[in-house]
Amino acid sequence: MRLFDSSKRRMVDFVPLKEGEVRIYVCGPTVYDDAHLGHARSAIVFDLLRRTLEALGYRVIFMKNFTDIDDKIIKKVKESGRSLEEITTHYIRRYLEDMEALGVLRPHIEPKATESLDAIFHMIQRLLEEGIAYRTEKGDIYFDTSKDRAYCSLSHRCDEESLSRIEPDPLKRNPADFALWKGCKGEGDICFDSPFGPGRPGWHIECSAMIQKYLAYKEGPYQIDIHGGGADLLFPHHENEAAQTRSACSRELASYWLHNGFVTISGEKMSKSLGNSFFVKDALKVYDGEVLRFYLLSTHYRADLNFNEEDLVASKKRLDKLYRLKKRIYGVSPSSVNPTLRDEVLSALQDDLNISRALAVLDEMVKRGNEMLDRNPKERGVKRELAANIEFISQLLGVGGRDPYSYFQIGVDEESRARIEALIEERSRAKRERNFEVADRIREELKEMGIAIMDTPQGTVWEKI
RNA sequence: GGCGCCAUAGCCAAGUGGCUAAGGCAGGGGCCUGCAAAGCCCUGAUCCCCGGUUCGAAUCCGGGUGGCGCCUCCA
Repeated sequence: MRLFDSSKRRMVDFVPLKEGEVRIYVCGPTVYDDAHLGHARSAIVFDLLRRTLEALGYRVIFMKNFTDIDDKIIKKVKESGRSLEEITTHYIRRYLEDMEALGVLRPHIEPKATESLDAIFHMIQRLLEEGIAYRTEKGDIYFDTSKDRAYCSLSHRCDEESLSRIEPDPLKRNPADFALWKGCKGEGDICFDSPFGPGRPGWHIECSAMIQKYLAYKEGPYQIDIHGGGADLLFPHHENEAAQTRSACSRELASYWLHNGFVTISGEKMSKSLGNSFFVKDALKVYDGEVLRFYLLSTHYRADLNFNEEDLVASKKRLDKLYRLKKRIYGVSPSSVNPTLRDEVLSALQDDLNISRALAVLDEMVKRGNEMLDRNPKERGVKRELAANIEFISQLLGVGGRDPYSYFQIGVDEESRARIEALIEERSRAKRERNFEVADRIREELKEMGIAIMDTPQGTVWEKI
């Protein structure tokens, strides 16, 4: 497997720290609001990475955190009058629902920052002992970036010109220094007891501490294999994570750093501060989760994806074709996946998750499958292999695993269904009587209801348009 | 200002030194069909511009132009 490593800024061969096993950490959401499409994309691309590694035979341990203590959450607590726990529990549940709708496999480990305070204390303590962290008069504890020789080796973005943009803070020794612990601001602040007095952790420390606690190998130059997250986290978040672990544990956090591109709207990054966020829950009202997943998956993970409905529809049509093929082989039991298909898809994904190449192989399989079935519709061996191919694909990409008939009838209620089927029956009768005028009128009527029908040797089937 | 990324057909998008530049959507033509739909076949590219390196460049180098990101919370 080849991956683009952000730290080295080039493509590298992936070699796991322990043979046959891969440990991955991905930065999860701060749970103060619903997930938007950017969160969805990040989750989906790293889910693809996980599935690919699993398909290659690795035992994967996948971890994703919930940041459940943070300025924005506290702000929400104050505004809403609800408790911190109420809010974070709510948004964690919402996140998990969204992820499930998008076919994202549940991580093996899902720690929360507030449940990892012991590990956080421990790491801060170490940094204080080593003289790398310092306290300020306000009760905050900062990380002294000048004490870490390798600081900036990940993001390569800490030249003076850049750092001069950071708002100066007289309490900090260096501009890039960041808070490990924020002392309690008094009345109204949400604070935890700690060996350093009441307060709460800084944003970056939780990841380093939780990785060490839950996921890290105990020995070796690196703690875990892969650390992933959105490209906006590279600096300062990941740089700081790396610095903390390096300084507290005397080794590197991850041997590979991966970053996904943004979801943009009209070419601009989707973000809550820009107010152009598109929430997953809202998208799911209009588009099926699987279609959304397929769309977000179909652009290479490092490139930006400019969200628009036209491309999403094109993506849906591409997925439709897979499901139509699946209809044609309905009910047959799968034999074994075509080895060439398997190799080609996996070798594409092994090339830094080249999804475009993988999907081109998939399209080719669909086309050739249809062609073979056109020529010989009864060929059982072909059908069984196609069934196996589709099963393989659906495992790997997380799309195409559904019942093909229900896929085309998503969102149609029982009442409409009965009406549609009655109309189709009426039309079939008309057709038998060669009353094509009536038959065509019924087709039109169905079309107006948003239903397309198609006559097949097995009878008339319908799809929601 | 610093550090980066990107620019391939109407749209999305692979390809990063060498046969006719993948694939999908849309469009056009055909086969099939009572008519359709679906499916299949055929059909589309001065690879942003200008220089350079090379026998040969979308692909490498230099310079432009345009777009975007990080440096502040961010997936």
